[in-house]
Amino acid sequence: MRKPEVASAATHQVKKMKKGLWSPEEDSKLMQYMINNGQGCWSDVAKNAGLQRCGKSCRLRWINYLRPDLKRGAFSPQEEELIIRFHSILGNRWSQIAARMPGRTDNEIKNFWNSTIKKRLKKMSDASSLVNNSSSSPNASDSSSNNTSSSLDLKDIIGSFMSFQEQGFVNPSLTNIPTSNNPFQAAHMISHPCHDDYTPYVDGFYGVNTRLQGGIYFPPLECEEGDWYKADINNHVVEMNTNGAGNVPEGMRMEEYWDLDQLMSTEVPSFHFNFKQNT
DNA sequence: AACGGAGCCAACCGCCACCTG
DNA sequence: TCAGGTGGCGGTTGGCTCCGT
Repeated sequence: MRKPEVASAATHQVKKMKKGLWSPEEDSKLMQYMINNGQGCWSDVAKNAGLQRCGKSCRLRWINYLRPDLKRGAFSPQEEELIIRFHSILGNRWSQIAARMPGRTDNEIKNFWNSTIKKRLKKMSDASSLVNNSSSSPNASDSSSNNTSSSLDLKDIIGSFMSFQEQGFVNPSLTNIPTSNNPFQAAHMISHPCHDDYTPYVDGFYGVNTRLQGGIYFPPLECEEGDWYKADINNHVVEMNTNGAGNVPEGMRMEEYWDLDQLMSTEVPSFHFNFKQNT
């Protein structure tokens, strides 16, 4: 937080805008103005509400703090999971993530990601190296590997999974996570609307089709059995096999093609990731 | 009780896109 | 077409709070 910076108008020819923390008086002025007049040009809002703030500052204060529809309070486990899921698809597009989480602001989600989840990813990253080291060690036994994995909680595993996805590879240690601890097995997946019978695994991870390697594969929304699209690490469509069904323009992003809102509203995610094999 | 480090989070900054004249 | 204004966004900062020593 920043110290309130009060500019002395009397000592300046040009009125200097105030910066820093908002006082309760300022909040109530802005709130009152917004309730009475609604949102207009933000520089006018600042002027007409009698605030020595720039329009941008007013906008931010309203959006992040004063807006009546804000939820406030800690993120629920369900929200955490949603954020992780959305982030895996949308990346750092916080406003888009926030738009899909009513009552939450982009700033809030960004802060939460940067403080809590990122930390968790790092923790998991370290932990999975341990798994990797122990399993690749000539002396490592199956049971030791299993023990390490089972000490990791589900969220950590998901976090690590997403982290590795972002980096464009799969840490081989993850493929050693016993099935019982693997969050991406069938129990956590539902099938694509067109594909109730999708092949559920590839080396312990959920995949569309075991024949397809070397990218992230996902099924078209309207498709026939065996159709797939391949996306690069930025989720851009780079390759497709649609058996003549409606093609997706090359370079289109996955989230532009899929109806994310519909996708995320399902009780269980219908992602079908398939990762390139480590060489 | 005092201190210091870590974490949290409100708010700023800089950039970009869009609109308007 | 261009320039200036505005809004929106993601990255970053830095002050406050909490917690351990």
